Amino acid sequence: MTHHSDHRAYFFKIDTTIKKIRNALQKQLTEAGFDLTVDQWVLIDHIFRKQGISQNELAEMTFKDPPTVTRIIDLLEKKGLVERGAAAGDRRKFNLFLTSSGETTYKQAFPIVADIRRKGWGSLNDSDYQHFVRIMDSIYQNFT
Amino acid sequence: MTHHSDHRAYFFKIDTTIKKIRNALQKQLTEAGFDLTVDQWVLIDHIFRKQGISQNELAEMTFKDPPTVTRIIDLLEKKGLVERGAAAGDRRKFNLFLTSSGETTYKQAFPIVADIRRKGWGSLNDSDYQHFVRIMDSIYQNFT
DNA sequence: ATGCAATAATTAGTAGACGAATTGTTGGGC
DNA sequence: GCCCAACAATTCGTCTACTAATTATTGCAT
Repeated sequence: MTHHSDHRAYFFKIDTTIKKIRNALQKQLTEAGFDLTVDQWVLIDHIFRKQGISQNELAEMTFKDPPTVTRIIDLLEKKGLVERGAAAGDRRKFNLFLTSSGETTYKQAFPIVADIRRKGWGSLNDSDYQHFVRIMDSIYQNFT
Repeated sequence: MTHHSDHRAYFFKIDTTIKKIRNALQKQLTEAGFDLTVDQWVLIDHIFRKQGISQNELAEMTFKDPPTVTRIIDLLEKKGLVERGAAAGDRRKFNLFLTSSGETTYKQAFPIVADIRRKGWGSLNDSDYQHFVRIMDSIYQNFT
């Protein structure tokens, strides 16, 4: 197997793997009774870790577009999990916070997410992780 | 770095990498004047390789849902790139074919896609590819 | 042969991705 | 002080993902 004949498949493999992880995570969240999508979880996680983050910061950190972040935050606000607070000194911005209901949800959902992560990584080890990071970063950089 | 402290990030890394590849490919296709999305390309590629494939087969092979395939094929049919032919002996099915315009498009777009693939893989080698496949397959299997 | 479960495709509804354009707002240069 | 480029967020339009439900058809079992 030369990589010329076969690495055609790397896009496909990454694509199917991420889908599988997303599906597994979504399924667990839904079965555990959470009304949360994977992407909604990702934003909640970031807001918990950086209280008061702005939407643009959030977009950068999660590699989502600003309009996408707007829509997800809209949904989370409707569900009462996130609040948009006025940003001191800049009326264009919002500072995002979890409501107490949002924090509760975060703390309850976290173990489920952690389990899925552990399950996915399985018995792969540190050396595997280093290969993984090196290869992914390399592909990423090749497009930057 | 123990993997316990850090492999939390693998979902994120896969997610951002696949986004980057998709964006690069989409950009190249668009700049080259093709009215094609990445997913539309993927279906065309499969139909070219297996003329007469059914929509369900296509869904399985690409890991897309049947409704998604229906919609993408609708679009490709409207653009005159794909034809739905009646399947002999089963009126529920369609056999999918590229039109001559579809074949032309395929052959013109292929080099662009191949370039992007090469660019993404860069100077990674066969050994890297083997690690990559092993790790991705392992994660995939851990959810199966 | 009839009935019924499985199958192929579609429709409908919600969510997310992305690009382009828009609305306010801010701050630097003059 | 005023203009204008940059910025934060939003709106709009198109496309894809996934679930659930529906339609039409098929084939197996009795």
